Amino acid sequence: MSQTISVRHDERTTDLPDGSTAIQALKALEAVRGQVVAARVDGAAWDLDRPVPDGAEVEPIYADTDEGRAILRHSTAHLMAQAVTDLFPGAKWAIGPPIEDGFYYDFDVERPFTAEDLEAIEARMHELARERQAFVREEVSHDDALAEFADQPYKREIIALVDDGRIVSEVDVAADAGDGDAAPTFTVYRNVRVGGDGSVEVAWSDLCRGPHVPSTERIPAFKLLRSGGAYWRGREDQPMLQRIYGTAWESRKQLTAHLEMLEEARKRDHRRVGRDLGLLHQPEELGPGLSIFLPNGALVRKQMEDWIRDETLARGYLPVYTPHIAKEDLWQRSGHLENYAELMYPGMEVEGASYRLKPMNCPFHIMAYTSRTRSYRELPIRISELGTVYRYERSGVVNGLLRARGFTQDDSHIFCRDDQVVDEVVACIEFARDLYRAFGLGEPSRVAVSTRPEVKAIGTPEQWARAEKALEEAAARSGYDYEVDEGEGAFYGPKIDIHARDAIGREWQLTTIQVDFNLPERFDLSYVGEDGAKHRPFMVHRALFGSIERFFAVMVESFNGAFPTWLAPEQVRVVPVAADFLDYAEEVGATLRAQGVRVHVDASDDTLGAKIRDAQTSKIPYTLVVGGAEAEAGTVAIRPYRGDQRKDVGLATFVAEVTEEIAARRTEPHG
RNA sequence: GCUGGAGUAGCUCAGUCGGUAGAGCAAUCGCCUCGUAAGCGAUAGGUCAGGGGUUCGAGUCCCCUCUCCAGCUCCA
Repeated sequence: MSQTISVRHDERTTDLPDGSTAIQALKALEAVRGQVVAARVDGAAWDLDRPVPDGAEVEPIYADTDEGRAILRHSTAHLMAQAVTDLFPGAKWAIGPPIEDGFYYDFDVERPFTAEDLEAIEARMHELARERQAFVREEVSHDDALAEFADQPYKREIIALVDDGRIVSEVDVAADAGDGDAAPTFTVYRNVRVGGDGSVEVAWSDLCRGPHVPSTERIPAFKLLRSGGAYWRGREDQPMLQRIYGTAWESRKQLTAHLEMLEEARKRDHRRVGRDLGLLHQPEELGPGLSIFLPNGALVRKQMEDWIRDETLARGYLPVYTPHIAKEDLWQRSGHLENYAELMYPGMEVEGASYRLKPMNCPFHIMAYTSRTRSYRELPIRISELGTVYRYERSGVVNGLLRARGFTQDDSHIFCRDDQVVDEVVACIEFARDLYRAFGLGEPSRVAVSTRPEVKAIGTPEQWARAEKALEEAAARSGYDYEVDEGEGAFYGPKIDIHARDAIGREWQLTTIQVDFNLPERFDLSYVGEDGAKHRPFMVHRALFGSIERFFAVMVESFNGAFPTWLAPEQVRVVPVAADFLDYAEEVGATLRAQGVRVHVDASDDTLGAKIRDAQTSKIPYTLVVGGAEAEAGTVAIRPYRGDQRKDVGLATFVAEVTEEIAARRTEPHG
C-alpha cells in the first residue's frame, strides 16, 4: 500500500496522499471551474468525497450540465423521500430517479398525497436542506442490504431483481457489477446530520447507486410539482404507488425560468387557446376524443391539408378516397381483429354483415393497389389520402386533439420492390424534414427506429430483421443521429418515429414511417416482374403530420395561436377610425380580398381603442387602421401583431408585401 | 382501464352554517362617432353535469353515472 497516489486531469498529473477524495484531486489539479456536483473518475460518475484510486483520470461534473443536473435531481429525490419518511411514518419507498427537467419518487403510503401534503413535504425538505446533511456512500454486502431494508419490500425486490440479473432501471439499481463472479456489492447512501460538536447521526438511508452531491445544502433550488398514481415497475398487474414529481436546478434563476416555462405551456394549451380563438369546439354531446373544427380552426387546418396535398402530388403520390367503414371480413384478413381489436369500435350489423369503423387506412389502400394487375414498371406506387380513422382509446388517455378517438392521418402506403425500400424510406424522412421546416418546427429533435415487439408481432424473425435493417440503413443515410427503441414497433412491422421540438422546447412525436412485409402476404399482393413471374411487393406506411389533429394542436401551442400569416384564419383586419371612413375600409378590404387575402373589415361602432384591442387579442397578423389621412392618400397604417407600426404605407405596397409573404409561406413575420 | 382531483351563464369565477342564483367579460339593444389594447347605459342569459337519496327545505350533505383535468399504462 503506497503512501501517495497519482491523479491526472487533461495533461496534468499530481501526487496526493492515499485516500484522497475526488474533490481533493480536482482541487489539486486546479480542474474546478464552476459549481461542481460530482466527479468522473476513469469514466465513472463518482462522489466528490469518495477516495479515488491511484492513477485515476479525474474530471469535474458541473451543476449546469445535463449530467450534473441529473445528479442534483437524484439527490433532491432522496431529500424528498427523507421528508416523506419523516411526515408519513411507515411509508415504503420504491424508486426515485432523475428525469428530464426533474425527478420523481414513488411511495407506498396509506392514502394518496394531497396538495397540502406536497406543501408540507416541500417545507420539510427545506428544513432538511438547511441541516446540511452529508450524503455518505457505503458499500454493503448483499445480506446486509437485505437486512437493512427488511421493512422495505420494494428495495428488497430490487435486490432480488439484481440477484436475477434483471435490471429495473439503470438509474436506480444499486448494484455495482464488474466484480467478476463475486456477489454484487450494493451501495447505500446515508443522509448524515453532523452536530456542532462533531457528532454524527444517520437521518435516513437509501439503497442507491449514486453518485450524489456531497451535502443537502448543495441543492440550490427545487420545487415539488404534482403527485399521482403510478404502477410499481410500470406494470398494470403491480400495486399502484403514489408518485411525487419535482424539479431541481443549479440556481434559483434556472428554477424560476423553468417554472415560467411550465406556466407558459399551461397558458398555451391548445384546448384553451382553441376555445379563446374560436378554433375548436369539444362539446360533451359528441363523446370523448371527438372534436369540431370551428371555421377559424378549419381555415388553419385547410392550409395544412393544402400543403400536404400539393407536396404529395409533387412527389409522385397518387390520391385516393376511401370509406370510413368496411365489412369485418376485411379486418379479419388484415389481422386487425386479431391484433388490434381492443382499439376498434364494435361492429355494426347491417343486412347480415358486420361492419367496422376503420382504425387504419392500410386495407383500403391495398384495395386500391389490387384493383388491377401491377407491373414492376409501375413501382413504387405511392397511394395517398387524408384518411380519418377511429380508435377506441382507453378513457384515461384521451387528451384534446393530442390523443383523440377520431383523427385524420396524412396517410400513404408505398408499394415497392425490395431494392426500393431504403430509397423510399429516405425520401419519407426528407419529406418530413421539409414539412417541419415549412411549419416552423426546425430540424427533427429525435429519430428513433422501433423494433419487434415482444408480444403481438406477426411475421417471422427473419422478416423483422430484414425490415429493421432497411429502416436503420435509411435512418443512417438520412444523416440524422438515430436511436433504437427496442420492442416499440407496430404489430405488423418496425418503424421510424420522428420527433420535433416546439417554440417552447417541448418534444412531440409526429411522423411515423413503417415497413410492412406482413400485409402484402395476407392480401397476397403481387406485381409482375421483368421475368414475367409474380413477385411480392414491400409496403411502407407513412404519416408525416402523423395526425392532422395532433399536428394542429402542436401548431396552436407552438405559435400560441399567433399563426404565421399564411396559416392564420384571418390574415388582415381593417379598422376604420370612425364610421365616416368605413367606405374606404371596405375598399381596402375588397382590394385585399381580390388578391386572395383572408380579410375582415371591422364595421362595429366600438371605439378605435376597443377595435384595436379586439384585433390584437384575436392575434391577427396585420391590423390596418384607416381614417381621413389614409383615405385621402390611398394609404394604410399597418399595425402588425408583432413588430413596429408603419404609417402612410401605400395600399398597393402593403398588398404586394402581404401577398408575397403568404405565397412564400413565411413562418416569420415579414420585415 | 387504474389512482386522485374537479364540474355553477358562451368564458373566467364568487356563492358563508343547508334557507330557493351572483359578478366581470362576451352577447343583444340604445346612446356616443371616436387616430392605435377595453366609452356609457340597459336587457337577456341557469334542469348549479345527469340521476337517486337525506331533509320542512339541497348549488351546498350522501350514493350512482357521465364528462373534464393530472399521473400511470397505452399511443398518431
